[in-house]
Amino acid sequence: MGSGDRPETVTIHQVAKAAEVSAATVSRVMNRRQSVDPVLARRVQQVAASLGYQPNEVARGLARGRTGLVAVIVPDLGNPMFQSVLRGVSRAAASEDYRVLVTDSHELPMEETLLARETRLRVDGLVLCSPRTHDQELLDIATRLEPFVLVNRHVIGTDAPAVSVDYASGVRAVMAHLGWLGHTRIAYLSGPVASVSNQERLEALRAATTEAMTLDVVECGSMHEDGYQAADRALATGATAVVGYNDVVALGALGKFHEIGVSVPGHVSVVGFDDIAFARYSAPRLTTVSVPQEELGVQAWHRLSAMLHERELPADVSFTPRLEVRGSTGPVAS
Amino acid sequence: MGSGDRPETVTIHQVAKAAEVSAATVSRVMNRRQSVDPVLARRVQQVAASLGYQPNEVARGLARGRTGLVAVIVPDLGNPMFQSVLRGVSRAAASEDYRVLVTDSHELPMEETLLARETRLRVDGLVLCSPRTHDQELLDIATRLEPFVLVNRHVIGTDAPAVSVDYASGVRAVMAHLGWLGHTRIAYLSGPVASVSNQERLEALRAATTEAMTLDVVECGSMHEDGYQAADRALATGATAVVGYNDVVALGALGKFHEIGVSVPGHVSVVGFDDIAFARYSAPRLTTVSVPQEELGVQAWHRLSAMLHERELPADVSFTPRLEVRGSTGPVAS
DNA sequence: TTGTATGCGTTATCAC
DNA sequence: GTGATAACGCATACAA
Repeated sequence: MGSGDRPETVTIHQVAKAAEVSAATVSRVMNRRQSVDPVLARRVQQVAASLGYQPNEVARGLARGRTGLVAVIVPDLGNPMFQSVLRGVSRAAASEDYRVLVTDSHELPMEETLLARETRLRVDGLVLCSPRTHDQELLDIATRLEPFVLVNRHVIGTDAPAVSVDYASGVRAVMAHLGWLGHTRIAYLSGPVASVSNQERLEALRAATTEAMTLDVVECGSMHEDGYQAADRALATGATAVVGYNDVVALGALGKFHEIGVSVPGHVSVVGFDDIAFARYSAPRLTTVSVPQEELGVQAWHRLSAMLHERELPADVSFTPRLEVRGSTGPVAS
Repeated sequence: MGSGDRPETVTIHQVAKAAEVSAATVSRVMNRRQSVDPVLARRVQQVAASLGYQPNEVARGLARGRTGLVAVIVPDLGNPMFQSVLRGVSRAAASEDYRVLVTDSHELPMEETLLARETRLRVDGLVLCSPRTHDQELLDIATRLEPFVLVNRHVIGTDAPAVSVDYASGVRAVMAHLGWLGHTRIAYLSGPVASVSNQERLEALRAATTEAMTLDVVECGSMHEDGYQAADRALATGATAVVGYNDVVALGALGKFHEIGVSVPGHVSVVGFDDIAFARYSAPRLTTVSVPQEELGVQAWHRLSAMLHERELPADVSFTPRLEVRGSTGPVAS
């Protein structure tokens, strides 16, 4: 029971006929319009329920000109950082009855643009999370993507709202911390070339490198494996402290160090970015620049929502991250 | 440039008028029907391009009766295991021009059903990943959810295809491994009560517990924090080996053990399930039951695709996991 | 090969 | 308050 034979698809008209009212009335009832006689409304609801009627969302979308869907586009869904942002958007959007479509661009800048455009046709708005697309290209397609909001990226020329993190500030905190611990030789595990955040961190790193210090940049990437592979090379630079592009690569490096018997932080200190959940449970626990990941998503939604409903747009926001000092950093070996 | 003024939304009719053909022809061209004069087709394409026309996917969905969208519903998007399944589905679906909507039920069985139904209205089919919903309830709404495929779950009474993992086999491998190492006191960090996989593992665990062994079940959950919290209690049972419901809780426990100075595997061995990427990079590296996560997603898609196109349905498949022995397990302390 | 007409399921604008 | 009716943008029989 419960299952059984059924009309393949029950439409608003079937309900209308069964309830002996017009389709318009059924529509009003389903949308909780107040302009319907309460008694009639109840009857319609019962009929609808008994028939198992559920409005076709696609048709609604067409008729109303909005789908109730937004999309979040991320470079790598496997990164807990982006998942948190996604969760933030999802939660916030859900509270306003919006659903979230997620699209993974797999760190491919070319595809990102295509995906964004294609996705935009199915949803009411976009959240572009750390987009890898060039400024110019983003500018070129901006109008076709609107409304959208940028996370971790600022593109001059568009009036798209942006929520971001002041990574430079985080970098300064890291360098101050490492300096205090006596480190003078730093290696940076560089992220994806197309990542603007990577550029940002790198530049801040360079700016914060004093004359008494050296900074070596090691090509890396954004995944575990990248950090694992780069760990050796980082060590070869003679660095006593390794700063990872993000927590994932930092943890990858941590894994390699453990494997080859390099003590952390005894022999080398390790720092990450983002403060993903896993960073708290590694051995040693990872010192990292903590960013309010979910809040980024929430704020992104607020702005997207404002655009969707033509409300006043909150100003761009930039979060100042906090250095979370844990076990993976220590004084330089004497 | 690139941006600038333009008709808010350009429809097929505008293209038709500009190209001096009928809307039907434009439609045919956009859908690459062969029955169009090549010369005409090119003209239409150029006009469409110059106007920046892009078909409204919502309208297409309504007209064709299919959206080109499928949804994956997971209990916890934060779990790398489900992300991998999701990725598998996404990749496979993309190759057939389907897009994937992802929905997180946040481990809430009640909401899962609602979400599934609501989501189903927007997509052509569903992948239910480790659904927490009761068998009966799932049966009740099965017809409203079809077509759908189950991952990590088998519901008798539905003819929904299922792709799953033989966790019992994995459990036996774990117990054999631990037995060989001399462990006789095992603690199991139990997962969400609604998780069928958890039941499966627990039962297999009990079945594999010989008279010479004891098995203590410690209430836990599915997140890092759960494992972290449960670690103490697991230790208090006197166990020399801790089996986590999944890798995430196992890593959480690992973190706690490290924090309180309990050596792994010296004092206690730890085992997980799934073999998420992080398991390879922890210290010590986590011994775990490795399941082909992405392949689960791929196989799920194959079945969903078959249903969508009314092709012959591949038989249900059950993967036999492989025990990945790494550093977190060792001989019992003598 | 191309155009015309109709339908997809709902919402919204009108009259009543 | 309620009911026809016209969009919404596109795809597709059917006709030409």
